[in-house]
Amino acid sequence: MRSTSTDGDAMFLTFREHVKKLLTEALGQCEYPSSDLALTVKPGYADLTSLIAFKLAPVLKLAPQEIARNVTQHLGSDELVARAEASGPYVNFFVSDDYLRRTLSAVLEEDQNYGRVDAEGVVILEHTSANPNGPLHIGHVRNSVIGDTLARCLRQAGYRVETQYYVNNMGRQIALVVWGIMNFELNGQRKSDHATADIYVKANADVEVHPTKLGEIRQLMQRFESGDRDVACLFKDAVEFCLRGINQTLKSLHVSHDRYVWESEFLDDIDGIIDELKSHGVAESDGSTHVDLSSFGIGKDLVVRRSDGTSVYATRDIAYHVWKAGRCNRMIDVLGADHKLNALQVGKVLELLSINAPEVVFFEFVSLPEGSMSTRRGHFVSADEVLEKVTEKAYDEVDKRRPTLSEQEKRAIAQAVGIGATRYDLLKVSTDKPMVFDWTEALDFERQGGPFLQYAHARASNILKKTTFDYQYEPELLTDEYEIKLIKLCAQFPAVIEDVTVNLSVSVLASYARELAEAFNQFYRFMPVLSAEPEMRSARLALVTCARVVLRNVLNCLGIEPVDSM
RNA sequence: GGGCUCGUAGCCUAGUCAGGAUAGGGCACCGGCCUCCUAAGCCGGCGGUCGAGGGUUCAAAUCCCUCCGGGUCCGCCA
Repeated sequence: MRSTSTDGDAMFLTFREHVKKLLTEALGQCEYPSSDLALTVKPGYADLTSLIAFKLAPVLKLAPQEIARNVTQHLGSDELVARAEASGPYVNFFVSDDYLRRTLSAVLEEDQNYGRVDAEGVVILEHTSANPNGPLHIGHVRNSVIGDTLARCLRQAGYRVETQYYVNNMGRQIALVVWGIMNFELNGQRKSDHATADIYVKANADVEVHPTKLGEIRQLMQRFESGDRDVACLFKDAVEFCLRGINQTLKSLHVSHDRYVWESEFLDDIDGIIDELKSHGVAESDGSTHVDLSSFGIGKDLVVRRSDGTSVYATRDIAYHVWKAGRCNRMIDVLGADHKLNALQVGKVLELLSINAPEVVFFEFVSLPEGSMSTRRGHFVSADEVLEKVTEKAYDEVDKRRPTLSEQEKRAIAQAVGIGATRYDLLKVSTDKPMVFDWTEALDFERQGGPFLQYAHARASNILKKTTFDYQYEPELLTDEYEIKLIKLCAQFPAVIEDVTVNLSVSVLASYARELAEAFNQFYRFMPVLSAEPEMRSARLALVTCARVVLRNVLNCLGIEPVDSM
């Protein structure tokens, strides 16, 4: 069954375009001025609503109700827009049967590509970028999961995405690790990132008691920047050692980076950038070199080179962004909210260099009930620890519900469910909300969390594996409210993906996933599939197939494994 | 002290950028549903001065101002 659509397969977006066209035509016939169409979605009333009567009322000096009535009388319909009706001041639009039919065929045809919108070009998305001085903690994971999910959505939309991990390999923190490795014994039994943290905590404590040792740290940093090969090797080894462990954790979270970019690679670019800033007349020298950003409302000058001639983090970060900007159409960073000022400064300097500032997604901190986390003091809940406990809990749940499954199957499901629950918990909350990590909450699989979504997918899979669907079906048989609701939600998916990629907000995807799973569970409860009459059975099998495709695509975008059984 | 940000039922949270029809969910609590495709599910109930006070508007959780409370930033650190 091939789609005959010429408008693309994002049915809801196409429907919206049709509404715009019809509404604009109606305005012309009424001889009303063109205006903001003010389209909005308000489920329960209509598939799309225009508030245009409110907008025109003051201009026309007419009651909104009257305007809505007049507009509606002149509104035509087409193959996707079945009808429009005025409800008081609101102009409500309703989708046609053809809309539903085409949604089904679009999903079936597009399959894993369903959700694609016309997004083109290359996106470089930087996320995680944690200092390699210890394991990722639950706060870093919030960054990773947001970044990874955005990357997945951008890819689904049609972008070519390169994810990057910016490795801070030349700071004081890494120098402390290197110094620590030289002075303390590394525990070879521990996972490498945890062993690194042990050393880092010890080094910090030691330096605090013996401040004179700070000179050794400073010396290490200077030798590294001045190009000392032996020291560079020590730094490189220490960073790679820790990164191995971090990478392992990311992998188990279904997070991957296409490229690790080392901070030290940009040392050579710094002179050129500072020269260019001078030629713009904004860099002044009085020992150090600094940029006046007061015209951007930033009171303090940004130092771009120390008076001793060494580079600073900010300048290396600027160089990194200059490099990235030349290689992509969209440059996106996922950063903790504590980086807001830094990011603003980097962005403004880039603008001075005639380069667009990156789009930055900020997220607020994850803290512990007893306060904020600190790698330095060893106060943190590591991602590994969370995953281990959550997976263990998930195993208990599987074991309880599906005692007959093989050990291997139980383990696999527990792994998928544990990670899904963790990722979803971090994604569902708006990024500008601080979170408090709580073990009880993390281990309590909420009713409409990750497992809820996976369960809906598993149920769909379960129906489909009991039969074969031959793609012959009569879509007009699907008229029940639960069926219609499910189809309409399937139709929304590309619009949701577009929303995510435009606004860079992952929580809307999380909400959508929850609604879709809920709609499927309702359908599952009230609409028998396998036991239905042959024609109805085929039609519902088509819908189950569609729902499963969309559920699977949503779960993939969320980085949650769509399991077939749980 | 200044900047940024958050404050929605006992607890957690969507919606706020682009103001509009009964403020969506979840946890907890109460009551139903497994001779029926996996009950990690479905249905119903209880619970809201959208931090407080002003303002703008035909219309404010949403915009503006003040205040209160939490977070965070304000290094020639990274």
